[in-house]
Amino acid sequence: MDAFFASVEQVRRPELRGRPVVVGGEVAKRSVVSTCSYEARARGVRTAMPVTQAQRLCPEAVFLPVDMAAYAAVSKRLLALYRQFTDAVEAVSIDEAFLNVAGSRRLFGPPQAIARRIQERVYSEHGLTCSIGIGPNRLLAKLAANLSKPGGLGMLGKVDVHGRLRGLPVRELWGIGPATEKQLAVLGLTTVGALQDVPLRLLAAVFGSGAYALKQLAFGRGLSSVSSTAQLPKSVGREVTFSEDTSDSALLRATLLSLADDTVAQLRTQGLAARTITLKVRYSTFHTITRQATFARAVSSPRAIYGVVACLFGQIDLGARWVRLVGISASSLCGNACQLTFDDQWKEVALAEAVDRVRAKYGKRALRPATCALLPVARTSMC
DNA sequence: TCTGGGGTCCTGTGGCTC
DNA sequence: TCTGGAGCCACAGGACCC
Repeated sequence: MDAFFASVEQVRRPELRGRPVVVGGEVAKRSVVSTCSYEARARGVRTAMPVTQAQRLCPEAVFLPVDMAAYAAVSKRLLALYRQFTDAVEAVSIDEAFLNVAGSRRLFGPPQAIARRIQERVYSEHGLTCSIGIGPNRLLAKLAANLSKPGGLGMLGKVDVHGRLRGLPVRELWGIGPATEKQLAVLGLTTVGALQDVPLRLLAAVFGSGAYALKQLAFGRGLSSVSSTAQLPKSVGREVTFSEDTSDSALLRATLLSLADDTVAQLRTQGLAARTITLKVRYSTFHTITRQATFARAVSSPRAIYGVVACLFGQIDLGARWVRLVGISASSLCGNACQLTFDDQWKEVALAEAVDRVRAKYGKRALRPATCALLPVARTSMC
């Protein structure tokens, strides 16, 4: 999808069409741009840019908060639309999907015809535009889609690997980010063609075992199969950046309790339990540390998870450092069925289930741990 | 000057067991 | 009894994606 969040907002509020729209966190807080409309991009606003900077660049833009529930609902309807063309649909993110249309040609025609029909229906039924890339594997299809944004239809075949691909910046390849781009630049490798030509042993001297994977990327190989089976999440977590750095231990612990509560709520909503809990702390210097602990068995109770978080936090010597962000992540997940319940835990399980029922009826914030009263009003308004 | 939040995946290291 | 290697796992950090 093109500028997905911003486009959904423009469909919901037609008065925003043709205007610069920036979707992101609150302007007053330390937040960044999630997505912006192409009108805002023309003014220099970009994804991941601090909202304050976006405001300076484009003060007349309409700044909106992220409404993930609304975007997820549209995303779900779009996936249903794609499945009318093929069963092999792999959702990669909220606004991207891979479709294997090899088995759909007899019914719908060649891939180009299928792509055009999907674009027409996405626009006529949802008022949104999308860019579609066609390729022999996911890597080339993704690249073709990126090159044809917005609203285009692109194709990249194996023959293009030795043609069009060579002139592209390495950063266009899926998997090469700022860090790898910088390392490649030191070697003088700024284009895909240069990466194709460089001897593997030279690349290996810098990237070690990752050199081969880089070569594969440069030749458009990999990411071939489209998996349409839904996967269990690998991790679930919550993190928050404070509006001002803090060294207040009570505030930090109350925030961690709130995050643990949110994490547990999500685990329980999805019927999951976790064995591994990771605590993340980012200092005011942006230096980030993680500490993790693994249970002998999977758990999903707030007390168990906050207990280990508090223990991990207690092991960190903050010294004179100030904290910018704290986060919690639960991983090594399995279904709730794998969670053993001992006799002495039945009360806690019953309590958690009762809390689930209250929240299902009155909203996620209807019940909160009492210690969350230490948090600023915005986080505790429904305590 | 300012740098979010939700994730996945990979790598290096060290401990443990066989 | 000691030692070294292989394999596995946990942990910490980093890169990358949207």
